[in-house]
Formats: sequence, C-alpha cells, structure tokens
Amino acid sequence: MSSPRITLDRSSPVPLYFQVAEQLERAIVSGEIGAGERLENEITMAQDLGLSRPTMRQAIQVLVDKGMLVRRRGVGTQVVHGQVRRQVELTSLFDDLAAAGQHPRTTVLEQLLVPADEQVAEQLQVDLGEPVWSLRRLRFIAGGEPLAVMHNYLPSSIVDLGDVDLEAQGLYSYLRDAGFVIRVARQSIGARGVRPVEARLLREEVDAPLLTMQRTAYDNLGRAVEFGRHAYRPGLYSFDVTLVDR
Amino acid sequence: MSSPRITLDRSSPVPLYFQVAEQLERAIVSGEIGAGERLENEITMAQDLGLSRPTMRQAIQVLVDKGMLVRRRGVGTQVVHGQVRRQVELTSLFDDLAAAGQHPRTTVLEQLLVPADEQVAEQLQVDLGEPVWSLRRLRFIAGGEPLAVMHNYLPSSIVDLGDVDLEAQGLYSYLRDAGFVIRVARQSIGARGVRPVEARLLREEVDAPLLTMQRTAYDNLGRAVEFGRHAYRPGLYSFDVTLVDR
DNA sequence: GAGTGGTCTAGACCACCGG
DNA sequence: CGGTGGTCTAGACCACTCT
Repeated sequence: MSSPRITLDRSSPVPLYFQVAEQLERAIVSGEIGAGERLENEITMAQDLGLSRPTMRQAIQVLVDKGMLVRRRGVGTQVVHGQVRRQVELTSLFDDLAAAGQHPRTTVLEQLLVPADEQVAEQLQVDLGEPVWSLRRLRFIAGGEPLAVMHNYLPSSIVDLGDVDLEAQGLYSYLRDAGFVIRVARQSIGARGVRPVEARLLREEVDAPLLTMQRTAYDNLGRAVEFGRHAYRPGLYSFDVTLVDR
Repeated sequence: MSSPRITLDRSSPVPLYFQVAEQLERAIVSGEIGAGERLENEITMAQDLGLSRPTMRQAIQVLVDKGMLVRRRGVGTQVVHGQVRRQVELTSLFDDLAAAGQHPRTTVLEQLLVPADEQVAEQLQVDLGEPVWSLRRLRFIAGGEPLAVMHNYLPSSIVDLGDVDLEAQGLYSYLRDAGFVIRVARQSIGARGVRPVEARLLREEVDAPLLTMQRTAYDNLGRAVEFGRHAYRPGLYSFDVTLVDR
C-alpha cells in the first residue's frame, strides 16, 4: 500500500487533478511506487490532499488512460507491471525525435501546390483537383542515416505554406505556431516493398520492406488540416501503441 | 445546432452516461448529426434528459476520447470531419475478423511448454528458462488465403493451455472465459522481410515485406498474461489507430 | 456581455470483492 | 461483513470565445 508525497499549489493555473496526476506518474516511472503495488484508496488520498473525491478520481483516471494504473472495484488501484514505454503522441516525427534527444535533419524535396488526387480530396474534404500544398521531405537521424520519406498534403484554403522553412522546424510545430490546435488524428499503419525512388533516397536495397503510415489530422474545429503518406525504414523506427480497455 | 432524440432507461443496469454515449454515437455514425455539426450545449442537454451536468459531460467525454467529438471552451462541441473508422480494440485478431463479418480459420502449428527466452522472460515477468506456453498459429481469411503467423507466449504459472482447442475459438476469447480481464496492452508495430518458413506458410515470395506486431497484454491485476510476436501479410491487414490529444 | 466548456466541491447510493 | 471503486446529483466559480 503506497502513498507518495504529493504537494499542491492552489494558486497555480495548472488544474489540481493534473498536478496530482503528474506527481503520481513521476512516482511510478521513478520506481518510488513499484510495479504491482497498490495505491491508497481514493477517499483517503482525497482527504489527505484536501481534495474532493471526484477530483482525486480524475487524477487517477489520467494514469489509467495511459495504461499505468489498473482499477478493480472492491479491491483497489494498482500499478501495471512491465516497463513504461513512451506513448505515440500527437506530434510529428520531428518533434518525436527531438524529444528523444535526437537532432533530426530534414531535406525538403518538394513544397508546392498540386491538384488534389482522389484520396487526398477525400481525406482533406476538398474537391477533386482543388489546389493543395504538397510537401515531400526526407528525414535523417543524428548519424546522417536516412530514416523516412514523408509526403504531406494540406488544404490551401486554410494553410499557406508558401513562405515556410520546413527544414528548420517540424510541420506540427509550424502548425501550432500558425494557430492550429490538432486534437485528433487517424493513422493507418502498414508495410510494403520499397519503390525505386525511395530506395535511392533511403539507401535501401531493392525489395527491402518499408513501414508505412497514413495519417489524417483534425484541428479543434473538426477540420482536416493535414493528410500524409509516409514510409519509414523499419530497422530504425516502429510505432508503439498502448491500448486501454475502459 | 443538433439535438438527437435520446431515451433513458433508469431501471437498466447500463450506466446513464453510457446510454447517452451509445445513442449519440449512433446518431453520429448514422449521419443524423452531420460532420462538423455543433451539439446543443452540455447544460441544456443535461436538463432535457433530466441528468446532472457531470453525467452529461461524462457521456460526451466518451466520444471525445474516441475521436468523434471535439470540444472548444467558449464555443461548443462539434462532430469531427472525416469518416469514422473502426478502432483497434483489445481483442485478438480472431475476434477482430469475426466482428468484421469474416469467418477466420485457424491452424494450430504448435502448442506446448518451452523454456522462456530472454525477451519472453522479460515481457512476461518470469525467470529465464522457466516453462511458458508457446502457441504458434496460422490464420486464414474467409477465402482461404493465409493472413498471419501468430506466435504467443503465456506464463504456465497462471494459464493452462494443455487442454484448450484454439482452432475453435480465439485466444482472447478463451482468456476471457478463463476469468482473465485484459485491461492494458502495449503493442509495437514494425516491418521486416519474410523468413523462409513464413514464406511457405503465408504463400509469399522471398523478399516479400511483412507487417509485424509485438504485444504484451496485462490483466486487471496488472500481471502480464500474454506476449506475442506476430507477422501479417500487409496487403490483407493494417493497424488503424486514433490518437486524441487531451 | 452572453454563452460555452473546464474545474471543483460535498455529499449520496450502489455493485463488487474479499475475508 | 467492511472496504473498494463506479455512478450520480446539484450546485459553484472560472477561463475562454465571440459579438
């Protein structure tokens, strides 16, 4: 039965439930609360912190959703076994790698307006043939090895990529700066053989397998903001997903 | 501004927030509430249904977590654009396909106790060399085409696979029947070239790309129940994931 | 300023689990 | 049976967005 020390700052703009969730998460990843260990019950924890029970529950729910805690009615809440993996999050590969301490380099191969093909039109909810930004980039990891070919499409009606330097910053980072709040993304992950052009860019053999990802991202207005077709070298990248039953 | 008709059954054991979420989801999927359309505000909806606002919020939150709704403070709640895709859920491939109306056939290639190798021992939290169930299966889609080679490992200390017919039912279905409640699973999705044995089983060319998935599943006690290394034919299968920022 | 979602409180009753 | 999480109520104040 574990009860890590948690401190609250009621003058902070950070919500109380989030402060609690953050500190609980730190206690779990640091090992202060070990795998399989049980937490103090919700009501006691709430009282100890001077919080109401719903607020305490909200804090715990955050970690349940991350797959770090498991609740059982009548029994209690405990830490899931197994090492904690970093989650796939709503960032581009650039931010992903930057966060992981890598220093990714990017080459822009193409950045221009093209007419939307059928799939792009459908995904971005624009008319067939309507001009959309086409952005093809080659991404390298720290050592200079090519990692991925990324092809993004953005509706020209809501984004202007004309003057943006996407070798200096990631696409998602730019979109955030431009005021887009990405809330939802739908990804489909598959595999296929490398194509000749890609083989040259990625320095792969013919017949090499590639990991592919298609993604459509939506902002907080529900609009499709970006659609991408990407190909990764499978030795250098994989997608980690945590599924939680609720 | 849309307000679908929702009926509540207060005598039902199904939670009220869930009844609301279900009916809202149906209204969205069916198109009764169109993409981009705004919902009535939380307080009004709650009053109309005779619910408290927190309960109404909980119902909406379910659909926000599924990536179907987007909330904006000061503005409202609206339906995300784009067609709704079926989610990856905590079921085995068998259940997945069965639910999709396919009738998968399965051949068990191997079902015996083996000593845990390093990766299995780590994932299942058992000692190196400890006996674990090794289950190798070949899965076919309706037409008889081979779809995937699946290799699962289960700790013999908590599961007994000695007498189980896993050609008749899926692994996850069996685990549920045996009292295991799978709550969390961590998956890693990648790609690689087909191996000779697999090529024969899956009727693929040499050098064909395969989609791979490793998964460790945990039950509601936080214990690792199953670890699997699987390979899929990419033309026949892909992983669809919805990411939601919260 | 009016309207929205975001957070928080202080209770209540219930369903389920274990001893 | 006692203890736990699951659900639900009826409010409150705040932050943000739009007009």
